[in-house]
Amino acid sequence: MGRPPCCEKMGVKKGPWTPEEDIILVSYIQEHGPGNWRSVPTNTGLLRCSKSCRLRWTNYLRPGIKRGNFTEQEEKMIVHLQALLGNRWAAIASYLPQRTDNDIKNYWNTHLKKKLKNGQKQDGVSSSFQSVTKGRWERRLQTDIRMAKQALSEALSLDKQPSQVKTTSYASSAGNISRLLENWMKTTPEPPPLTAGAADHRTNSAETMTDQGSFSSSAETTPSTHQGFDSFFSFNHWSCKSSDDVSRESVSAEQQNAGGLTPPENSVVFESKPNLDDQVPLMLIEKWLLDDGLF
DNA sequence: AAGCCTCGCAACCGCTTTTAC
DNA sequence: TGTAAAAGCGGTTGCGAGGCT
Repeated sequence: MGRPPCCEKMGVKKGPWTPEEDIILVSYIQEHGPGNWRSVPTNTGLLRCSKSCRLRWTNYLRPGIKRGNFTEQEEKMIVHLQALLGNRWAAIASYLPQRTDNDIKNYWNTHLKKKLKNGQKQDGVSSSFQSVTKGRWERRLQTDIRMAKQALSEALSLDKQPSQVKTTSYASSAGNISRLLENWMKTTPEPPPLTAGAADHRTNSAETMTDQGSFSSSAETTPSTHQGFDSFFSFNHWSCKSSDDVSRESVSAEQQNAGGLTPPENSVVFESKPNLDDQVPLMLIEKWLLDDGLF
C-alpha cells in the first residue's frame, strides 16, 4: 500500500492566487512550518492542490526571496553557471539563495538568452567560456565542494549545536506579502475570513512574536484598522536582507546567537533552501568568479 | 482612443526521484 | 519489498501590462 492521496482532484482551484489565499497559506506555514503539503489544503480550507500550495510557497511566498531586477553579478553568475550546469535551474538557484529556480529560469528565457545571442555575435563569450574553461570549472567546483563539505563537517564536529543553524538562514518574505497586501487592504475594509484554524494560527503566532518584544512593526505596517496584521507582518524582522546579508548568515549564525539575536524560540522556523551545504559553495563560487576576473 | 502585438512572469503540466506505508 | 503518493524539477502556457501603430 502506498500513501493516501494528497488531495481531491475535484473542485481544485487553478489560476492566480488571491491575497486572501496567500494570507491563509502563510498563516498556516507560519504556524506549522513548510512541509507536509498534503495536509495544507484540508487544514486551511484552500481549494488548491498540495502541489500548487508548495509551488506558491517556494516561488513566491517563501521567506528571503528577492524579487525584481537581477544585479549584474547575479546575471553573470547565472550565465556562467548555466554554461557549466546546463538548464539545471534548481542547481543554479542554489548558488543564488535569494532567487527561485523559476525566477532564474524565467530570467534566462526572457533576458539572458537574447542577451547571449547578441553577445555571442560580438565576442563569443559564452561559447569560448564553455570550450575553454568548463573543464577547469568542473574540477574547481568539485574541489571546492569537497573542501566546503570537509570544513562543514569539521565545524559541526566542533560545536554540536545544530539547532542554531536552521533558525538564522531564512529571512521572511512577509515583505513580499505585505507589499502584495498593501494594495489589497486599500480596497478591502475587513480582513478576509479565515478558517477557524488559520485564524487561530495567525493570532497565536502574532502573540508569540509580540510577546518576545523583539519584533516591531516595520515601516510597511498597516493602518490601525488592520492592527491585526501588524503583528502578523511583524516577522518582517527576518526579511528584506541584502544578498550580502544572506551570504553572511551562514557564517555568522553562531555570532548572532551569541549576540542574543536568536529568533524567539516559538517563532517560525522556516525550511532553509540555502542550507550550509549550499551556502559554502556559494561563497566559494563567488570568490572564484571574482578571482577569475569574470566580474 | 482602440486594436494589435510583444514581453515578462506566475502558474500549470508532466516526468523523474524520493519517501512513506 | 513493492506500490503509490509526495516532492522535486524543467518545460511550457496563459494572461496581464505596456508599447506601438
